[in-house]
Amino acid sequence: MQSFTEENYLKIIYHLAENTNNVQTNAIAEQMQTKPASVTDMIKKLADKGFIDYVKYQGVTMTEKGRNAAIDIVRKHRLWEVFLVDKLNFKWDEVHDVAEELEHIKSTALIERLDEFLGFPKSDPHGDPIPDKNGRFAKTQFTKLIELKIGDSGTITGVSQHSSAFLKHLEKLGLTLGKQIQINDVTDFDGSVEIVISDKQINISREVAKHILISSNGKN
Amino acid sequence: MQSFTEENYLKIIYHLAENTNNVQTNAIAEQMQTKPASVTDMIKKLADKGFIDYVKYQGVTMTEKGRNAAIDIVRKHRLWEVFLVDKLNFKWDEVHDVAEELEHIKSTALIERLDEFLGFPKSDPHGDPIPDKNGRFAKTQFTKLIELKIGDSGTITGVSQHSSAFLKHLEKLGLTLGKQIQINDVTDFDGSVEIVISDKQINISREVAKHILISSNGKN
DNA sequence: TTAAATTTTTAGGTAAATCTAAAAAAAATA
DNA sequence: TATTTTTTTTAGATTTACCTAAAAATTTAA
Repeated sequence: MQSFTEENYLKIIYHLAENTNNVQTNAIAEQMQTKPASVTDMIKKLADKGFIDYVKYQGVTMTEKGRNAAIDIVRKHRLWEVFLVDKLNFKWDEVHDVAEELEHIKSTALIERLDEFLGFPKSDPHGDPIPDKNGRFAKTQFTKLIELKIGDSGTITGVSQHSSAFLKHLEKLGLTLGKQIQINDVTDFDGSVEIVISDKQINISREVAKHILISSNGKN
Repeated sequence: MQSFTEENYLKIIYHLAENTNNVQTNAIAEQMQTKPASVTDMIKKLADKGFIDYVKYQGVTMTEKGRNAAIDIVRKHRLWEVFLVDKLNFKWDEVHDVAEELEHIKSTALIERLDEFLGFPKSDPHGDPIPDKNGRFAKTQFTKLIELKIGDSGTITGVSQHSSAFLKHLEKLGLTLGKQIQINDVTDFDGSVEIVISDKQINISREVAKHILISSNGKN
């Protein structure tokens, strides 16, 4: 890998490919905050270099080489997030932008020693798994809170939105990783969910519930 | 500040300005490993932005703004070096290149928290002073080992060469920061210096002696 | 103090990553 | 299936940081 830009494209394509087979030009453009025309240029280049397969008008898919490169960037990003939270006392809503920069530092030794320094963490401050140095990581089985039924309970183990606004909101509601929750009721009117957390009953909007990931430990 | 390149130019001009009044185009080109014509382009840009004063054919000098920007980069570089050595067990000869990348990460919060995490160190692994967050640092009074006279003694407190080859060589000779040395003899033939260190007598070349910095604690 | 050498700048060009506007292909819809 | 809409690509520019070659200014030396 070389440029920051190429790395950012790869990472974004990798994440988009988690949900769809063929990643579309427009989707990439939106994530990269750039124009589709620019994306076409770049995906041609990444295809030339063997990171993705590209068929005109059909979108792109990752090659093995591309996937490995992307996982390596994701690994760096998440390790740096752990560093920022565990060692420098950043809040979980403050780490994303800095990690976006740190993930591009090119030094295998640095990342391996950082991993060791942090005690080989398995997940980052948002619950996302950290690939090991061979790119392997557990495919975690999450359920979206919104998909749970009344009476279901579980543990908050991740979030699918990393914006500062969202994370600060969760923090205020006490919805942090590791907390136990139970579904009390689902409101027909607005789809909001009533949950029990730390012996209190609170109501969370459908929008919030969509982005909280639960590892279920008991179904109704 | 914006681009890595601009930051690198500023840092190099800052260091060159420590030894001369007017920093010359060719000197910058050599340090930046680029061509004088490219330097002319860049110094015009940096002058436009107010970081340096530039008079055609007369070289450049730093403005207050430029100096502050450069010191900020130097601070980051040296703090990261301390991190790498103190926390990640890098050797002092392994840190330079990685710190060259890390110094460009833009986050004031990051650097302040890193500084605190490291215990507000005053100098980096090569003995260079670390500016505080206001850009202030002690102007250390070093003497080059080569300038000492027979019988003089002192403590190794810095090096003026950061190449891995040089630092590894020092390490092998036991010439590390904090060590006490005394000048036993200076060889007329090749200018090499015989010193006593850790009760052993060793001979170091003139070239090596030039780049070792001593804080004298006893003159002859 | 003129000539030679060195340093620096200008002029014109390249590659990377972007853009806008317009054309082409694919998908959705009537 | 023909038409409209959406998606994607092409064509042609722009900006940043470079480059080479040649011209201009400065410095050194005869």
